[in-house]
Amino acid sequence: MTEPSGRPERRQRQMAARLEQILDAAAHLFADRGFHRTTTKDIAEAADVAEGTLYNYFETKNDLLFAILARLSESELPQAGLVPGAARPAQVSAGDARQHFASLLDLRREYVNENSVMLQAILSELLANTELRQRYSNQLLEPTLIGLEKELTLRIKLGQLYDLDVPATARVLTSLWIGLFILQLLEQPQNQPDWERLAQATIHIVFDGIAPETTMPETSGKPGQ
Amino acid sequence: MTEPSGRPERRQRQMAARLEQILDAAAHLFADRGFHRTTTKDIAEAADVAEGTLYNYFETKNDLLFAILARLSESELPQAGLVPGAARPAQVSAGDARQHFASLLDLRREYVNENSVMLQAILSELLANTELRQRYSNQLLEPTLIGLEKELTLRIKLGQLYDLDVPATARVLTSLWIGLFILQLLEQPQNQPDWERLAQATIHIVFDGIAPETTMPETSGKPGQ
Amino acid sequence: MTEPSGRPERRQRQMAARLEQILDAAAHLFADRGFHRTTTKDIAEAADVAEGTLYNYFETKNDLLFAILARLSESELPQAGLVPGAARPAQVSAGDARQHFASLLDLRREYVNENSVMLQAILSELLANTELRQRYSNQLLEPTLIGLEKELTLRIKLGQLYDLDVPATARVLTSLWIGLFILQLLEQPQNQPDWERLAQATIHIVFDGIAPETTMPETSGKPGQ
Amino acid sequence: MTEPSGRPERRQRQMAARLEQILDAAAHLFADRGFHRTTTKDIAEAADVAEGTLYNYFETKNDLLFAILARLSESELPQAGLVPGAARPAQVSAGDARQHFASLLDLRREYVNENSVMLQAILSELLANTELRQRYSNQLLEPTLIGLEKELTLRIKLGQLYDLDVPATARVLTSLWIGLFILQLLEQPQNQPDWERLAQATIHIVFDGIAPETTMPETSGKPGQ
DNA sequence: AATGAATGAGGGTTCATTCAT
DNA sequence: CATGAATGAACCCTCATTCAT
Repeated sequence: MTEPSGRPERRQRQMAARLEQILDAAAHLFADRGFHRTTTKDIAEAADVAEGTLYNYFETKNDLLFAILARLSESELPQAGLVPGAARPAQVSAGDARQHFASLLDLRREYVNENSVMLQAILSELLANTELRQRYSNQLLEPTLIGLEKELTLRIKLGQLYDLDVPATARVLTSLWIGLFILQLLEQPQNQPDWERLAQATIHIVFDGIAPETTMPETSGKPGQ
Repeated sequence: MTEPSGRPERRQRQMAARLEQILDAAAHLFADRGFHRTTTKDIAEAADVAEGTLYNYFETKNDLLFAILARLSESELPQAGLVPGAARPAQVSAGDARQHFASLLDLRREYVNENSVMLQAILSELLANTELRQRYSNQLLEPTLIGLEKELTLRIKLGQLYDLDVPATARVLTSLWIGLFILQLLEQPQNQPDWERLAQATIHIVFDGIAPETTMPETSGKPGQ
Repeated sequence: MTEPSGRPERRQRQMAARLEQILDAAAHLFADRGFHRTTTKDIAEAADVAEGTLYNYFETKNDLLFAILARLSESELPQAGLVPGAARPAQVSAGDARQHFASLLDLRREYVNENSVMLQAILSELLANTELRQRYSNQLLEPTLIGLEKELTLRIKLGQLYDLDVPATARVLTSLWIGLFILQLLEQPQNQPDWERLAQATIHIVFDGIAPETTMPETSGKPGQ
Repeated sequence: MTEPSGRPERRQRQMAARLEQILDAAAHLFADRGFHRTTTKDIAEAADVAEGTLYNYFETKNDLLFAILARLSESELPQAGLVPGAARPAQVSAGDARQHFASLLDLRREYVNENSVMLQAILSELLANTELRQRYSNQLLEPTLIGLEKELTLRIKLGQLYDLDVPATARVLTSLWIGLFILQLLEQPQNQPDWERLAQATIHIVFDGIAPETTMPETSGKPGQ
């Protein structure tokens, strides 16, 4: 009864903000202790609302998880395209392939950094929850895979890449993304090489492989560690 | 003359079998619906024992999870060595590197296949459970990483590999394993290329990279699939 | 401007009432069948609330017991002082000692009557539960003992009592209280003399002893403390 | 099948010993942590037998408690008579009353000391368990009360005691015993006066009362029952 | 008679959800 | 729409008792 019920905009903005608040709080808690160990009470407290309020925004605790996942799907990467370069094929050049891949790696890295909380929250549950997996995992994977496949196809056509098995390669590369992300979560931070070195090693592998081009004489410089 | 020191053989065997029974049942259920959605009642029913019986074998439900992880750690791969070839350096030759890597991939694949239920059961919880992660994740990762690092170092010395950043590379390769495993869990089976193609693509990437060797004129032959 | 700082009065009153409800129900059940034979379900039913509601008021079933004990400690007797007469020493006279003791006995009797349910509930657990005993038994005993000691000291100074061993006597008298209470709990009601007779006999013993004074002159040394 | 089944005596002795073992273990544990907090497993371990063995000796855990109580009833005091002096009335003399009471107090003290573990174990349960109370409490109280009543009656006849209300007085005195016992259990040991002082104070109260005989010559009518 | 693993009913407690305010 | 106490199903675990060995 503060307002004479007019000004619905403010309300709407308030509610939108509140929703963000809740999603953020939930994502952080989920990432920190997992979905099941997080109680609605925890979430309410972290979001500074009453427990009942959660249920004005989400039907169930599960829906909260779905909303987090949905938000991830809407997030930068998929839209912007996993492969921004693809939009500007003109610029593509031989030298670019490597550089492009590098910047792509950083792009992903950025995305992951920004969303790591959400990703971690979701990933665990995706692995554990068959139903969730069936319903949603492709929403996360498909854009990446399809984008990557397109990109690969294009560059193959341009002669920048071997004529490789596109679907398989896309998956191998995606596995690399995923694996790098998970490894960073799993390994004790003090044991991890910093990201720069990982990125270098990744690029080196993906482009040069790990073995001297034996097959051929290979003079190529070796990237010392 | 303290005691005959051993309880009846039969009993012991029965109990060992029962323990397997329980671990298997639990692992399957954990993999299927996740740790938290699996109740002790579920496990007992699946293992065909009374609920109380579980607690003759494990102190808590959590310990059951730990036991699964422990069993994974004792499982083939780490012991046999991640890198069987390392034991026979004599045989190592240039051509071997690639072949060796391939068989190593298959070895891992086998390991993963045999333990996929357990791995899946654990992995989700590792991501969600900080405590579990701190206590145990290294038990799974370290052997792999260390073995791989040794292997890489050796082969570098033999001139089979570039002089690459060993720790970083070991992690990138491990990320690949992990990523491939997870991707297979996440993607709908019908969308997945079969394993053979994935393995090929992986080897191709790791050894040849995806770009023609060149860094230079696009001329190089493409290793078509 | 932090908060209006108070939740609706009504709510608060309701909750306070509910808390009483629960405490009373629990005390009765504890007294009737003992702490351990009373289930939280029993308590909830007797208090006409859901089982979960108990846990909005008490962290554990044990805390319920502690709360009962705490309430006993806050109850009339200790505060009002075990020895109301002590406040009015002026009135104290020789004849008063006996009369005072009698009214004191009745006072205690009243207290015990009003709290017998709680006392019984607690006492059994005090005997059985070392931890509870260490934490709380003195809260019940000390006030009684100290009050009694003060009273005795005072009256000795006034020449109303022998120069007796104050701490020991205080304990003997307190033992009498306790013993009378317990005996009434233990003995079949139909076998018990009514309270009036017990009180009379008590007073008689405490003041006159059971033997005619006879035997000897008072020469018998008084056991100073 | 060691023995040809002859020599049942040894067996019997063994079993009797085992039974003692179990009763002792149980009583100690009950006294230490209470009946309900003691598990059959605890008892078995303490008695150094298997859990199942308990059930060859007692039908239920409750029966174990009953057996402890039964053993208490058979114990010295009741048999020897609460009032050994009563058997030798010849010796009774005026001076003896006091002395006799003193030795009686010590007798009880001894009894309590020897059985305190059992008594504590039982008492708590007697207070908590209505059924147990109804079935057995009189087994403990009655002998004491009846013996005491007889004693009092006798000594009254002998003119050693006032013509007091025998049943009431018997109960008051018994309350004293009980109270002293319980107080010693409840109060922190370091706060307790030693037993000698308590005994002195008790005798003093019971015989001389706490007030100087002031009030008067013995003319005061004796409060007959 | 002794053993100790198996049993499963029942316990205390948690927590997603509801609903009166 | 916000609140937070109330709810009760469901959980993990305990433990007295049974029974095959």
